[in-house]
Amino acid sequence: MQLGPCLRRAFFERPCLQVAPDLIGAILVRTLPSGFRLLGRIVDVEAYLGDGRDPASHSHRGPTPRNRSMFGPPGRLYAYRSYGIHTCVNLVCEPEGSGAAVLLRAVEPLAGFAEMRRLRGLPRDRADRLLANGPGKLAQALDLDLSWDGASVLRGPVQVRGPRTGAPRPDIGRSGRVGISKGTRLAYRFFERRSPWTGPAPRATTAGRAAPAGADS
DNA sequence: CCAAAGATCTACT
DNA sequence: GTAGATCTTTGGG
Repeated sequence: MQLGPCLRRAFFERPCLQVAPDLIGAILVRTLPSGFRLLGRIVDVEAYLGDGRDPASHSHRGPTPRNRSMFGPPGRLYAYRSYGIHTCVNLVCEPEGSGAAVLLRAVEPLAGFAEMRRLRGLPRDRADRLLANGPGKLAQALDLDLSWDGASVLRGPVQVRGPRTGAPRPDIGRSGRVGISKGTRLAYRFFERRSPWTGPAPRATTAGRAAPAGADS
């Protein structure tokens, strides 16, 4: 099995609600300074819109020092500090200036288990499924911190590649986003169904049907 | 200026 | 299930 091609700028330049589900099954490739590669298959993401109507989006009130890379060119990272402790990583979408991005919530580790475990500081007796089943854990497992804010994923030490060739199409579920208090009714979370590697179970998984977008909680 | 909330995670009861 | 860590951003006086 080989990895698909590195995703190009045109992929990220589309509406983030189209990009988000297309990222499920894609491969995150992190090449460490030593040349060692960490691979994770994306299984859980959330879209954050830039049109000013998404109250949970960091871009909701326009550009600030923290979120400026959200308004930059697509195909780059938006990394921010969460709760003063953790790093969370997004992929910037849509044309430059839009302020839209997709939060990476969980990956299924494919290679570099031992290194991810070391980066996470996990004891030996903790399950592999805890390696990257949350946005903060994912960033730590892939050795991504705030210094990666604005970095391109079109080439370089962090890349997003298409699904493995011959891989079956993932069964994608859609639900409300988690960990937020505003805009919880917007069904902007996309995840692989029945994957043991995703974050918390969705509040209201729709049976493959999207909840209406445009309404707020 | 001060207070509070926040796209989280871990440890402990 | 709840508390605490830790700090940036935001909103009110």
